[in-house]
Amino acid sequence: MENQLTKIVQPLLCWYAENARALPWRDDPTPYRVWVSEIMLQQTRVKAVKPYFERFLSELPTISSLADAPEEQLLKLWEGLGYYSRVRNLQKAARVVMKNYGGVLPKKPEELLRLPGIGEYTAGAVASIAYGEPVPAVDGNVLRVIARVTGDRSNISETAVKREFADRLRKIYPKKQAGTFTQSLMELGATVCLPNAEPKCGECPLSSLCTAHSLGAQRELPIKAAKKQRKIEERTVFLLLHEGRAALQKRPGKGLLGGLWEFPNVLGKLSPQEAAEQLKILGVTAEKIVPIPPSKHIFSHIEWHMTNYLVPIALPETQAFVWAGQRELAETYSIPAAFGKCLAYFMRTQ
DNA sequence: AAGGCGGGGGC
DNA sequence: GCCCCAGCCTT
Repeated sequence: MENQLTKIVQPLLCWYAENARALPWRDDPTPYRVWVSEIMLQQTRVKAVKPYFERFLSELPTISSLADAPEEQLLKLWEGLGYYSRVRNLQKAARVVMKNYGGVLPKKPEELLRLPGIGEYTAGAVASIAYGEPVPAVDGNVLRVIARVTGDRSNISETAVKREFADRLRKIYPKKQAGTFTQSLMELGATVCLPNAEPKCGECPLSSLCTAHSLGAQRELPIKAAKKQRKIEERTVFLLLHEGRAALQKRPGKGLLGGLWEFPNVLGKLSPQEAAEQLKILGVTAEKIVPIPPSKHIFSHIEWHMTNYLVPIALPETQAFVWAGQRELAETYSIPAAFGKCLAYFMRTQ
């Protein structure tokens, strides 16, 4: 049987020529810029990435400068963007590119795939967009568009289904405008073939070929696995104050918020009395313990419910912390959004 | 195959 | 609240 997808190529390319958004990484699509943009865009909306992209490129304009950047600069450039292992892997990969590829990002997806932080999607995206290789890049947008166009009710959360979609696309990829085709599929998914809201089938260049549209089944597709529940974690956070500065500690390099800085905190919801005990254990002598408004932060898999205490101290007795003033907090240390309420409280009151 | 890993925007 | 985003890595 003939591939139903053959017919989408020309209409999509044509539509994209008229409707592509102007995006920073599209202006000058060098391999490095495309690469950085694709890493930033993993599970992250275009709107969120925009302010980070140009700043990152302007501070670290080359693969070489990225390879040599200090960790704190990297994390500060990524602060608030989330999934911080992305930027660590980006630098690891930059070092591999410097060492093994003479500073030139490879163009074949099989080689890109070996670099830290580059999976099937990103390998295809960089190869096609930056180098014109006729290989697919299947992200959430593409899965949705293809599932709807072909009326496919497979579970797109399954690896095998993603591979199957990629294989179908591989066969119809245009040799001439591969990068444009990659971007046109994603652009359609992002701006027309919408996930949550009602898709704009009236504006869609594929509506006449779309199985879901002909059945009125747009909202039922794609099919995905149900997501599991978040765990709630109680934490008690100490805003330790000394001479107008706040105590910070560095989180472990791996895992949640790896390598970022945080206000000292412990698991559990502690009363002021329990907090006093805990602070003694941490080697801190509190002058007083003042409750400040509690806060909540939602990660994809955990929910932090935070009990916050303001704790002035006369003398820093432990070396477990660094002491940061407003300026250092703003310019030097990368603080996760989870501590945003505490941070704002400090900035407001000091 | 499943779970860990951020944060925010839109309904 | 809930969804899901130009996903990848480890287990």
